[in-house]
Amino acid sequence: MTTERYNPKDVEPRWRQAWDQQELYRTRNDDPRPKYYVLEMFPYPSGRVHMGHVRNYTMGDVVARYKRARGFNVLHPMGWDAFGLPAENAARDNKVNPRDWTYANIASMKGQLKSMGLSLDWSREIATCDASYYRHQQAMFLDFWKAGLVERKSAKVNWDPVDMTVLANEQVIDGKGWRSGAEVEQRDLTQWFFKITRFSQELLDGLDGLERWPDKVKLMQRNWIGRSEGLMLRWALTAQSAPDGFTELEIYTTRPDTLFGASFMAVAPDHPLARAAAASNPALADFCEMCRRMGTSAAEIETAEKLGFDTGVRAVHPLDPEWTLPVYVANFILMDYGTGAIFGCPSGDQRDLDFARKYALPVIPVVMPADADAATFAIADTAFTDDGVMINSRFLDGMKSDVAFEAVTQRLEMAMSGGRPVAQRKVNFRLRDWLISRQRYWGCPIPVIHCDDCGAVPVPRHQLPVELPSDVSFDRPGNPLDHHPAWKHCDCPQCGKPARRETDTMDTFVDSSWYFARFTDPANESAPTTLSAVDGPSGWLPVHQYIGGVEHAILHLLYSRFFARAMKATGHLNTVEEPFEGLFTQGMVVHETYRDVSGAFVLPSDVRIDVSGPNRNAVHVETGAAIEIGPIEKMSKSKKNVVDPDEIIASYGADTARWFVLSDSPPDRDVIWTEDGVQGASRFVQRLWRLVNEIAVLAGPSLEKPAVFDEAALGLRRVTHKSLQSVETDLERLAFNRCVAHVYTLANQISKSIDAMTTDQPDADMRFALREAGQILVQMVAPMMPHLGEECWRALGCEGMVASAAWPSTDAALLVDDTITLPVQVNGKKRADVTVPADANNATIEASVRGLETVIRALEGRDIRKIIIVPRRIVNVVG
RNA sequence: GCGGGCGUGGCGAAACGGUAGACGCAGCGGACUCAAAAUCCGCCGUAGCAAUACGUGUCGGUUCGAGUCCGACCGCCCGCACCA
Repeated sequence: MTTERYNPKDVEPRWRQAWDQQELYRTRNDDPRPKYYVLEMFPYPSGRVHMGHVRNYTMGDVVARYKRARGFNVLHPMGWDAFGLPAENAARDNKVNPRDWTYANIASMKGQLKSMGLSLDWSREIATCDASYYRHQQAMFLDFWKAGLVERKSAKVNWDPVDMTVLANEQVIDGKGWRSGAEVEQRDLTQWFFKITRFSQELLDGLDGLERWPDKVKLMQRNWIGRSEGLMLRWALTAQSAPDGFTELEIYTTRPDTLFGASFMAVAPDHPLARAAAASNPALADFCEMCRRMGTSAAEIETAEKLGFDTGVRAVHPLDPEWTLPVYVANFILMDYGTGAIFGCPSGDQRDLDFARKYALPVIPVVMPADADAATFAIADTAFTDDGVMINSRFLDGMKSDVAFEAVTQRLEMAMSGGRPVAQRKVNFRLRDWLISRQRYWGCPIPVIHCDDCGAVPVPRHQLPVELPSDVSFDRPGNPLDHHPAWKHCDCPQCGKPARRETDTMDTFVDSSWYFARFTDPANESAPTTLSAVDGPSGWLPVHQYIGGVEHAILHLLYSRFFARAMKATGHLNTVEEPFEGLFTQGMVVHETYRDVSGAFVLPSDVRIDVSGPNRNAVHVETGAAIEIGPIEKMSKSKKNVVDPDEIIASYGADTARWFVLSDSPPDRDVIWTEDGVQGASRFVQRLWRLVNEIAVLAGPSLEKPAVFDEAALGLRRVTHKSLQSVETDLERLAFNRCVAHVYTLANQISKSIDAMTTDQPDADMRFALREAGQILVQMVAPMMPHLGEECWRALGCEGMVASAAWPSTDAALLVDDTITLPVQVNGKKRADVTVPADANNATIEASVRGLETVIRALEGRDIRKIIIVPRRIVNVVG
């Protein structure tokens, strides 16, 4: 029998058209079946789909197709995270309009995604740069503002004085703007913030309920939120040393137990006390200015020396009025954590110790390990930061750290000064409010008008959206909105006087913080969400399975959790606070790197690998020049180790690409793209096609289930149903690599069963078993390789399309064998096998084990002390 | 520095505390072919003719039994990073 080669170029477009014609993936909100919402993180429309997208969207598509087969009403939408800087860069560099550039990219990427055969509901497509989307974002901004969740306040930011824009930390290299090369300044600017810190505790507590999130991501968010319990503590300043208007200094500490080890106070360069002291002290003012200029890059902060300057101000120890300590300005104190001021305990904090050694301040050990000797315990170069036993601490001596914490805290809470307690317990968070202002053009305009009389005024609802002007030029540095007079100047909505629009746009992370909610009813023109569709009994949220890269572990995933709470508070969600019930973070696609003799990177498509035995040698396809094979790294344009999905789909078909990215590597780990691997995947596509056609001929049309099956047919049926069950389990766990293995196992078994047949016209029981195996094999494959699935489904003569077929059910009777073979261990080492009926009791098993020749030999004459039988697993003879 | 994860054949990997290496890739041998490709069959942790012994980074522990649990160490990866 000959079967034509499977040709994905013909087959794949045909089935995509058939799915489209039947609107198979169009989701209705009023469908009565149980809902399942699967979502992959939407892409930035950079212009080209890359292999990371292929892997991400294939995984989501497998889940969507599987859940559809299991009878769910599945929502699987796609959209575009379409605002952002690359569009502005392209506009400036290529003289194109950011909008035109973005929509052209969307069009080409949409075509690429469609060629992958994803079961997406394109009727719900949204682009965040579309006014039909961001008008609702502007409305929600105003709602958040009204609800007290928005604040305009001064913040310290990286300012590039040449490009005249704020820079993100990672865009500051060696203290200079990455593009202009200008020295970056720390500037206080008035900016818009979302008050995410309002929900610090809730965002922390909510993590406990996220059972289907990776622990790693939850941990990263916990650390980011950074809760700490401590004490706000007021220190009096001596009257003769304090600047005018200052009588005390309030600090935050998590270690009040170490208070008797204090040897100095330190405040941030921008602390009000530092500014006041600097006013009459030019040298101090210079020092503070120098601190402000300090680099903001991670490397600089890490290596920066601890520097301080004695203000001359003296503070009084709260537990000893006779004890005064110097107040320094220090470069390592952060103004925006705690109160921007600390007490330094050198023996218990490494930074304080470094500082004390530099400025010859006392180092008093106050905590020592429980087994140390108080008489000899001393601090050298390393502070003792653990809990332990108190020493040199008066009434605390001998207490453990936590007991001392309570003792000091209670005493200080009782102590009064100026009619108020000296100390108060305080929970502090590391989390900062979310700065959303960007001095960029290609973003969602902040819907605010500034009036000299009325201040910041919301744009009236009926004037929304505040649309971006399209006639902008990027000839001048800075924000084009800022020098677009017709757009910028307007009248105050309150008093009618001439006023100015806010020219900052929103951080693009705002756009992606609620798109998953918009997908539930993207056509609603009057409101961001439709309450009957967005969540609650008849709604979609939370997203049941969210899939994306781990790089968003904090940013996007934390912002979205904030947004859900803020949307609930402003009536845009009914009940949901956690937007993503299940989260899966997939690994990257990595590839070997290639360099020519000059060290320049070379594309994989320009390299040919010659294999001789264990050696692999690479040469340039055209020139034949030697190529050096480098380390395997994340696919990136700069290293040129990229493989274009379009080329793979053109030469092998989408199914091969999909099958490959699901195979071998666990989905949360990196997958190595290799030409061999792709060819292996492609070979399996062809093999499956041949196998299915063979089955179709041998099995014939479907027939009634025979009453009895011979051993061969029964064996095939057992493997079929066991494979099906394994695939179900592993699909639920998103263990796609294991699903692939189960598919191979079943395909191998079918081939073996066919090889073992003695006739081309098998009996009814084998025909039934073959057809059953073939159909189940195709249904197992179809979520992963949907085009091939359809073609095979038709080759088997099945009704309709496999994409709309119900998932087959397993026959429980076939999942257990009649007889089982148990390994027999003697003292933990495997010595034999024993085959017994599946329902054999322990006595029967013991009896057969005792008689085994190999067991007796392995015992070497010892008596059997006991026999451990783990049901259906193993027998261990202890002798 | 703090926090977390991971170390299994030539490679990607499997393995409710229960037969280590399923499944795939590469490789080797064979069949078919004038030949090649494709396909099919077989082998494929190490040593050994074999029986067998040894093998999951290292060292210890718990257990009838450890890749899996506990402790220490070595190595790699990731996240945060002057957070008081």
